[in-house]
Amino acid sequence: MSGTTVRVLVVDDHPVVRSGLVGMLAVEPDLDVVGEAADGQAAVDLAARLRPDVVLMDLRMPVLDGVGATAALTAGAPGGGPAPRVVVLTTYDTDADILRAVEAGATGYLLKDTPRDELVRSVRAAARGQTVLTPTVATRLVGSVRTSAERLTPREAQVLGLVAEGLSNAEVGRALFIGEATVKTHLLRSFAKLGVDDRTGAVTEARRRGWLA
Amino acid sequence: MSGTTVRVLVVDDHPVVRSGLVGMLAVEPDLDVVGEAADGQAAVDLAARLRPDVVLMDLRMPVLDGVGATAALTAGAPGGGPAPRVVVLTTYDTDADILRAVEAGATGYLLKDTPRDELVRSVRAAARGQTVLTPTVATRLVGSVRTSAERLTPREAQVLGLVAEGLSNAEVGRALFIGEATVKTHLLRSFAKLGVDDRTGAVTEARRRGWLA
DNA sequence: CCAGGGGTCCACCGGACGGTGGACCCACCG
DNA sequence: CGGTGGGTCCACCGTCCGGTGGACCCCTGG
Repeated sequence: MSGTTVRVLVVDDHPVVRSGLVGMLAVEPDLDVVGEAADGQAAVDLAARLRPDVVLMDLRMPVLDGVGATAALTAGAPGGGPAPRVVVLTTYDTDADILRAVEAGATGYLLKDTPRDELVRSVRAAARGQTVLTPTVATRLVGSVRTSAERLTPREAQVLGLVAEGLSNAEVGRALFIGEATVKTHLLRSFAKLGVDDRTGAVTEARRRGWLA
Repeated sequence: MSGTTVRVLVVDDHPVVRSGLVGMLAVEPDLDVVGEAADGQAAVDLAARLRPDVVLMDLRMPVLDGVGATAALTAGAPGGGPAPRVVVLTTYDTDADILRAVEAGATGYLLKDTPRDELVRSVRAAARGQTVLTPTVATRLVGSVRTSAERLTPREAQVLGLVAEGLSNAEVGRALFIGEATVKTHLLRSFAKLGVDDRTGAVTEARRRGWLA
């Protein structure tokens, strides 16, 4: 990082949120907002030019979402040089968002209801390479690690996804070129992993955990 | 309203969003942000004291949500006087949110991805009593009016809600003190109204339309 | 090598669900 | 007053789903 000031890039598709973040950070003398982007692709392009120390990134964005952009940024800058620290800043705290962001290489995960001073402190901490997590997120993260063996297999997720669309077992079978009995087996295994005992409960629970589109 | 300046109250539980809105509006000479609130109850209390012309209101908030606060505000100030115009400003654009907000008396409905200048114009228009709707919202609104005959009855919504929780027909029947056969009838009528033919599809479709919690 | 585990696949029952038909009550209206 | 319509309720079938048991394949490690 350049001297003692932290170079920050703000990425969010909502103008209101960008304005709020810039306003909150700009008054801090040691924080310097060097740019803004409205989608993930623009963020990656801008980061390559501006070389920020910290990227504040929303997850739900058009063109390229926050997870993809985070992965691209933490993979390393194309011209060499240090990769920026990515702090995810989102409204939601579902398991899937957290896991996907952390897997993509995010240094921090904050919710948008974070108060101003905590946000500022988090940006400074992230610049030093420290991991920053809101308590809610930390709890969910350890919870998901604890039950990590309970993830759905690709096939199970695929079947459950079609069931969520309202397809019957026979229809799912025809769609995937497998027998109806097989569809039922995948669903049963999904039920066990989700802790429910019927298809409707499975869909709502999977949706709650963010395992479904 | 007092002279030519518009008095605005900003209501959102996210500090970032409040900061962004204040920053966007404060630079306009004819707009005066007279206060901020972090939940619906605080908004109602503050509005009674500050007498704003326009209230920019989020929907998802603790204590008292945006719909309740909107209803309280548009019902009229306790000391008499004109009720403020409420402009709902939210992330989501589901039918239920729109309908509930409009029914509660909202003058406008904007999404948080609204660009800055459109937001400013909307606040001025709302102060004059004009209705402001984003195109997406307007489309959904006429769509929901068009299919207004297709709304679920209270009992049907109640049954479908329990089914969404994963309850079986028999369990729903016991919970509501009705026979299992009756539960099925309510579900079948729901299926017809939603254009689906099984419980899982009904739950996802109802959720998509915002007819479910 | 083969033993073990995870993932995917399938056949067979009992109970639950989707569908039809009809009853009752109440509000509205000619 | 009787008729009409909507909302809620229920009984009876045929079908589909939830549950058990077991097969196969691939990969990994002893």
